[in-house]
Amino acid sequence: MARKILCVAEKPAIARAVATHLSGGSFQTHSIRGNQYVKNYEFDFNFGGPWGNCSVTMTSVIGHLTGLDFDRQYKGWMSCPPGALFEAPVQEDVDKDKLPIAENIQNQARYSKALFIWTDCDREGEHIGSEVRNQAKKGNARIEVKRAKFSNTERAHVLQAARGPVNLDEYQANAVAARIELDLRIGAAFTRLQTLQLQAVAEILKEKIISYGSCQFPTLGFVVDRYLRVKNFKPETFWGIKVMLQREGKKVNFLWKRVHLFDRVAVIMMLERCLIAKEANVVKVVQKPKSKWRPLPLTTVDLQMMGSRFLRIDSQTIMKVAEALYTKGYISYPRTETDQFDKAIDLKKLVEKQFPDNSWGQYARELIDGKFRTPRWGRNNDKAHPPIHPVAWVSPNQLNANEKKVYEFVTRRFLACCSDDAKGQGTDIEIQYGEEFFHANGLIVLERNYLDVYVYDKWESSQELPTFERGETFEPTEANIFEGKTTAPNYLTEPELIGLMDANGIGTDATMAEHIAKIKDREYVVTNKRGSGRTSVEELIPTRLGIALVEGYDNVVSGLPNSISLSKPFLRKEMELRMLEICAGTKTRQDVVQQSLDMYREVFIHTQRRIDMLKTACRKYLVDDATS
DNA sequence: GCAAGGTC
Repeated sequence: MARKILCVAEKPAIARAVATHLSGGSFQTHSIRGNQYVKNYEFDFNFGGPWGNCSVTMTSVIGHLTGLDFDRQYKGWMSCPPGALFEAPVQEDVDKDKLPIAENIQNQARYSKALFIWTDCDREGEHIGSEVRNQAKKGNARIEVKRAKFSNTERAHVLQAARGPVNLDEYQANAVAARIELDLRIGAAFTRLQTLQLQAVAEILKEKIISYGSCQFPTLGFVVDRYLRVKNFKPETFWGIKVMLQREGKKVNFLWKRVHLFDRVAVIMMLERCLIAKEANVVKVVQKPKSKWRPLPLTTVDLQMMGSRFLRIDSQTIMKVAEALYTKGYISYPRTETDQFDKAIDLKKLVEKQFPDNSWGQYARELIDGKFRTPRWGRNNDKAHPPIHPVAWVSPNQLNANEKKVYEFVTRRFLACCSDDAKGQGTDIEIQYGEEFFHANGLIVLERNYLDVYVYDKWESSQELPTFERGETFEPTEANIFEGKTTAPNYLTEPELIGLMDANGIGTDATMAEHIAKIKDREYVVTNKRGSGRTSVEELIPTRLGIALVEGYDNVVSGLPNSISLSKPFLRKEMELRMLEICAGTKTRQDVVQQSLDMYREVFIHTQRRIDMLKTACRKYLVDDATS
């Protein structure tokens, strides 16, 4: 009887894909009791080396199996003071709806010699792997545990992963365990404290949950921050000099090197010196090739930002649609931070798959006929997933409207990455007029290249400039002073917010959209449509409650040394750094949990002590001011 | 009734 190996993936789609490759396409499918998504696939596979030919059961979980929660006696909101949640005992249990999946793993482990873990190759995947191991050991304490390391479900790569298993990375699993405990304790403690304290302040807060989370609050902070900058903005008048020349029937506007100044008298004096000089002198005529770079390989954050901007689909919807396209096998895994294509991926083969398309098939053909270029190399690599790209062609009539848009975007972006930069000829002319310098720039687009397929970028030829020669002089047709006013920044848009979250390490590519949805749901922010028609954008504006919370917390810590407001991303960033230390093996999980809890406990104590600051802010915006 | 992170 062949040895049996149990394989467990992070999600059903991966279990199926891996089973397909390992079995060569012939496997038996069995449903499990109690869950309609998880299946067991059975087949034989030769793992080579010490394992040899084995009978395999390939199955999956559906994300995390377990959740952490407080012991029963701490679950009631009145059961203890909120601060006690920093120490209250916690317990890890299999989620109720995951029990059949855990049981399936226990049962299958009973007859297996070894467990191969096929979770995603990232930090959370390592933790999910440890959850799977715990269940398997319950069924069979002596089962040997290995981990398959793979970052895409391309056939050769999967076979390689199966034949070269490694060990689970306990450090990474521990880092996630620390994160889970911290998020729970800190989130629950602050949420209970502020909800219980603030509900009584205003009528409209009576039934509300006023949640705190280490991600949702900094997200709110960004929105409020921008709102205050808009609100406190004072326009300033500026002045500048513009110079115009008519030559060869063309009007050339020269821009001032100083752009503009805030001192009118000074600008007038400068202009007068120009006028006295009468003649302007051409000091520079440069013709040089210009190029507009093709985009970088597509990451999740970029997909969400571009999606909001060009497809007019909000980031949460984008991710749902991308997930569906992935599950159906049309695009690669849509959650990735990587903007580098691994050298091992056969990009040309992927381009060829797009030949049948009516809109960009011809373009794909031209790439293969000689225009193909190796994509640019970005700076990020999560070592888990490749950039988002199409893996198979799909006819548009197989897709719904949103799927069509997202698939088209992913594909055009991919083809653009494999194209040459756009090329053009630029002309820079600089003149000296009196003591001031001015310049005019011209552009002729010579080769559009990637722009032909990547319709989201614009690069247009400017009006052609007349001929100038270095050293020549001319008398400008006009030289005037102009006046302008600085304008207020706009409210934050969703793509801008995602950019800020990304830059500050708030949330993951998969959860950023959820945090934004959460602060809308909690009524900390609302969205408003700016402009109309095709150019309209959704902007985020904090509610009175949102402003009150940020102002309240800023007041709670103001004047205190080393205390950073909860509305700022700093504390979360700190936590992230400590997780990295666990991964590196320089700190233990217990150290990090204790250290981080101490840090947040200090803020918590200040908040309790100065709770009136929070209450006052809420009263100010929700009671006194509520009618204005 | 609390969080954030997986995924359906």
